[in-house]
Amino acid sequence: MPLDLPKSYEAKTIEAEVYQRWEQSGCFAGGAGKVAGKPHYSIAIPPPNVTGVLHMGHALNNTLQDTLIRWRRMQGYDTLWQPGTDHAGIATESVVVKQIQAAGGTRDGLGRAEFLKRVWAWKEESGGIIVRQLRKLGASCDWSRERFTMDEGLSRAVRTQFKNLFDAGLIYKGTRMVNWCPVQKTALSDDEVDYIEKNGHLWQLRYEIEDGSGHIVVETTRPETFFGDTAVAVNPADERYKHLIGKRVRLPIVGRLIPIVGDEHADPAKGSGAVKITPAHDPNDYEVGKRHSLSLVRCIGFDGTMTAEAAHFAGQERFACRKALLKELEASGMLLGSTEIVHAVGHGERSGAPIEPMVTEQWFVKMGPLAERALRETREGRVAFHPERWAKVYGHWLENVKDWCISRQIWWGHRIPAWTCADCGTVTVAVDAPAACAHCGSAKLKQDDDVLDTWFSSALWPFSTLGWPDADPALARWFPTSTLVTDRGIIYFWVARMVMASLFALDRKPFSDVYIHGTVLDERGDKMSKSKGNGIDPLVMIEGGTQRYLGKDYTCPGYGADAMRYTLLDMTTEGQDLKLSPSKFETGRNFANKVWNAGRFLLMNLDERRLPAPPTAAQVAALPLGFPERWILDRLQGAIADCTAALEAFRYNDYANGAYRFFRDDLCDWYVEWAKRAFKAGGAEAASAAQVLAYCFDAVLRLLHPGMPFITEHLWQLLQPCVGGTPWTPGRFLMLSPWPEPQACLASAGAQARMGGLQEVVTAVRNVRNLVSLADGVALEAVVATPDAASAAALEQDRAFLCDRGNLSACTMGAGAAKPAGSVTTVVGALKVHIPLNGLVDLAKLKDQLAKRAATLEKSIAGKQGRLGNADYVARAPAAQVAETRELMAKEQVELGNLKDTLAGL
RNA sequence: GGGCGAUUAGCUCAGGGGCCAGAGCGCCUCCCUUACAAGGAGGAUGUCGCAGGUUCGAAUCCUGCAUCGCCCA
Repeated sequence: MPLDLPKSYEAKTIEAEVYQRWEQSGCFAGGAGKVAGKPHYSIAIPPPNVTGVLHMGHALNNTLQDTLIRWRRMQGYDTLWQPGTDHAGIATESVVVKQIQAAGGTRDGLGRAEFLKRVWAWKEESGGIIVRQLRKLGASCDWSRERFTMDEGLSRAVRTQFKNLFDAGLIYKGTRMVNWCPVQKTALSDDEVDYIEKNGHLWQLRYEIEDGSGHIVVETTRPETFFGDTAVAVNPADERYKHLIGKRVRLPIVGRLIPIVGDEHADPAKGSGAVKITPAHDPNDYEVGKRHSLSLVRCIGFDGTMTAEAAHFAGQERFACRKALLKELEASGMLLGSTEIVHAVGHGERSGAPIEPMVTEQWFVKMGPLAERALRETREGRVAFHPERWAKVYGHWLENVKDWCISRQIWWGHRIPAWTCADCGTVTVAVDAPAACAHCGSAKLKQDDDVLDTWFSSALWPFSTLGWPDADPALARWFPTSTLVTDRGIIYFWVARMVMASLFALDRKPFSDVYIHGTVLDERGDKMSKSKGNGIDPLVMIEGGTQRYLGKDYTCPGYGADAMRYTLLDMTTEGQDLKLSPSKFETGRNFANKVWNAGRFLLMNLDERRLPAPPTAAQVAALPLGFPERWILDRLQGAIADCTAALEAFRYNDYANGAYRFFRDDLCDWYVEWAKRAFKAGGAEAASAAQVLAYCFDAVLRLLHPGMPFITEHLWQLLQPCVGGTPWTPGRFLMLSPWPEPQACLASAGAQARMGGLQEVVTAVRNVRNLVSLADGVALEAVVATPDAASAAALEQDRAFLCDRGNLSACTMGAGAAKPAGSVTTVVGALKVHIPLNGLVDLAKLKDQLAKRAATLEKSIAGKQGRLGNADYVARAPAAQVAETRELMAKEQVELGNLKDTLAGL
């Protein structure tokens, strides 16, 4: 019942129904709407954490993906948008640990099996909220294929990749210095550590030389580690200390003797030039220690408290120990002083706790050979980044990457598929639990306690979700995926590792294009985050509600998903960050409402003039069309070309703007207004306008659909009865309808210039009407003086259009037509437009405008004259350029002449 | 310390050698005209961060500087 459409767009009542119809009709299924012979186009969703809730970053990321996949689906590609979630090892484990603690229990108290049961129970109950929230956005994922990184299939993929890497010598177990998080009590990879600038001190400690010949001063930011010192290093070239190499110093408090060694690591220019060496707690010292065969003394334990090595400080928390220790050293004269410094301190990115470098036994991936192949993928153009510059960031990381620590000392995750034999002590790596040791046949096997870094499984996502390692038909059909859409923050964590994993597992890249979008910022330019309270909740924008934003409560009535999506697309420019505020979403709300109301008008009129079938391009072209019809159809061809080119180039704002400009500026403001006249007149003209509008409306709904899926689908369904169909016919969806292509038969050469000229005259008339404070409804008369008879005759053709759009009761035109008495004159290029106003007039404003225009033109003409008077310009600039300048200048001179005449006559 | 990005209208941003530098929001004037006041019509608004350079020609390319932001060490 189109005639009953509400006056304002009410997204809430429409979106849920539309989504349900799509889902029930299988519109999201891989390959829906595909055209035989078209290639595949697939996207693997960046799997959100199963613990997560939708934030604006997700909204942006998924809007961009949905726009691409909907567009390609309409183009007939064999599409798949593969959804799913990530088990987020550390984050999920800590959520459940906290719950257990709140209930008075502990993780270890429960034991591994029971703990994992609890995590699964939590996941089933409250995990994956985000996947339901994505539907509210309109995400057209194939939900029947939803995957979770801990699914059996994906877990087998993880074990298979592990075993294959192990067999290839690319995974090894070793004792190394790693980043240890004392809060989460696990090792972290280098990428999970954030270095934060902190104010600190460089403390000067005095170590007595064993033979009583004096002392040496060492400087350190971490005095509490001295309990673990096993040497003092000086630069072998440092004249001050050369003679001390080989002697020993006595550590304060503990009294242990340690050697002075010569090592390049000691920088003579830095501080005293002597450094204490703590191989168990500093990565550089660890290297020094290896060079000099120093022993490892662990003075800080895995929980961040001091060990028995720390004498009477044992059991103290490391930073508490520092404080107490400094006092004691000062009292004993061992602390000479300190200088204030700013230094970068590593913190666990999730826990926020200062990292403790620790030497532990861990599993590593040998990155060198994998990284080299991944680098070739971008260098040789098989994987392209958009914007391109991110390829450099990716390359730089791969060139410098160190071996990847993949073992984590937590329970939630993929348990490392390695079993140690109690009898022969060797390790058996296998995809499935082995019954016997591969080396001695013993059945006394114990699986490694550690689990794998979550990113190890994420790295397999583009193919593990498609069934790898099995020969799944989905893998053959949709792999490699086409486009990966993500944030720059995980180029290392995820993008690079996917490329490495995919090349190793399948010998093929995981995707062809990587689109890196901007980061969502608040209106002050700060990154949105939960802790800062500056996040804008996408669901509040969509469905309405009240939220806290920048310290104030903000209420949104709910603009709908299309409005939010449109705003995000409009603001997405070449990877620039998006500075958002709640009011920004009004842009989309306003446009969605405009689309709605234009639809309402068109549906009312088309309903009265029903067509037996949707008009084809050829049918429309064959109609007896007037100039405005030819023009709007020509503009449509341009909009189709622009939108398509924009999407091909990942230029989302150009896509959004292209569709917007055609819809609002061309269709609504000019053609629909003109067509009202035809509808009033009825007859053949109305019938023709109805067909043109039905055609344009259908096409523009298609153009808008990838960005604004709900409203366009809903209106398109309502349009169907007007073109010989019924709404919601099974299998008939805008979503699965073809993306428009420019039609040569609807192009109209010169249409733009002709209409442009008319629009200028109409605007000039409206301007005069406005200047004299007449309402738009007051009809005027106009006499247009043209430079010659030919242009008068040309203009004559468009008299009806000028009169209608300019609200002119009469309009005459002639070469040099005389100015009627009592009229004012305005200038439109080569034309003078005389408008009789019989004294109503205060012309000061018009005079100002014309004078200003004249001044602008004079400046512009002077510039061109200067250029044309320059022999170098005429000789060296392209001939077409010079000719164009001459032409433009001539035009400007004609207009300026008109303006001068007119001003003189006022 | 190194790398990258940004700096254009009051605000948010397009424009990446050649028309008189654009859009949305905001602002001013008029209009509740039978699609839409979440709207329509009209209008005003710019040292294109600064300084050099290349070029017939620079907001646009190069160099340096400043400020802000992100990443790496």
